Amino acid sequence: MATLRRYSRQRERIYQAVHASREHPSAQMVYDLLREELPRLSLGTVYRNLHQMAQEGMLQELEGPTARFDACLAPHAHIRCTCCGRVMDLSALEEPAPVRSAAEAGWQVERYSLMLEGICPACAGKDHNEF
Amino acid sequence: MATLRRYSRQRERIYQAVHASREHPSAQMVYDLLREELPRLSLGTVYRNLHQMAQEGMLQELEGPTARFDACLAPHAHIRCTCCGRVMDLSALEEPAPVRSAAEAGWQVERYSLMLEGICPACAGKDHNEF
DNA sequence: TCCTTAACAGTAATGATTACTTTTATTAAT
DNA sequence: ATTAATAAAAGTAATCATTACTGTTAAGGA
Repeated sequence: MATLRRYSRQRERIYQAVHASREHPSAQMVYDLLREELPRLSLGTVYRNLHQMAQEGMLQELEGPTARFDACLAPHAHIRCTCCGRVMDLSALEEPAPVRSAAEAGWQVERYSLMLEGICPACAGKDHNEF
Repeated sequence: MATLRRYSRQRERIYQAVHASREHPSAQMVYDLLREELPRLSLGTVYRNLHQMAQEGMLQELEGPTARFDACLAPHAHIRCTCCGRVMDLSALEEPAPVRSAAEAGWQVERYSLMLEGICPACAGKDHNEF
């Protein structure tokens, strides 16, 4: 009987790509990063593995128009630039109050995300997009 | 010269539908709610108006796989049931710390959302989905 | 009334994501 | 080593939410 193969080559590299990147990459970004090294990699494989790993708690998945992934599991917030799309980390040491109040109201809180939106210093610098 | 018609009949009813609902409706839900009353309403019109109103600050748009809208502008958090999809409010009186720290780092914070996920009391009761 | 134009309906197109079908490749037992 | 069993992959098709596009409608001012 075949045993679970937890770590296929592709899965391993997909995880490493997210872990190595500070960009909070999307599935497409991971795919693009790995195409050269793994020419036979398929986008579906990237999606499948990212979601599996998110479900297993190895990665966290960030909300937004397109999903982004983060290998850093320590609780922290994120901010996305509405101008260039960049996603950055913000430290968040203490748990927001609503997490506790949801639990007290009988919810089984599985995860939470604090996502900010705004204009990053770089984009604010070049005062407004010139396209 | 024609003046801005800020409040067309459709736009008016779309706003009211969101305002009247406690469901944090999606565009599709608003469309379904209004079809009977406005048989010629188009889904594109619903999307367009919801986004316009969100941009004008009349509504807030919630993150997630499909966008949900909320006419309550007071700062508060949301929790979505991973089982039934229901979205509920959570009060959040104080601003989370990362909002200030992003501003201090030079971001122009436009908005933020605290979104929780978990299993709602009702779903937890009927221990696990029977489909 | 006639002109201008915002907003509309209807539909086509896009983009992210998921599902499906076939192939590959790893493991375990023979 | 060969084979059988199966998890994971590739490749592709389908779905779903959303956006864009192309006329059409209709309200307000001249």
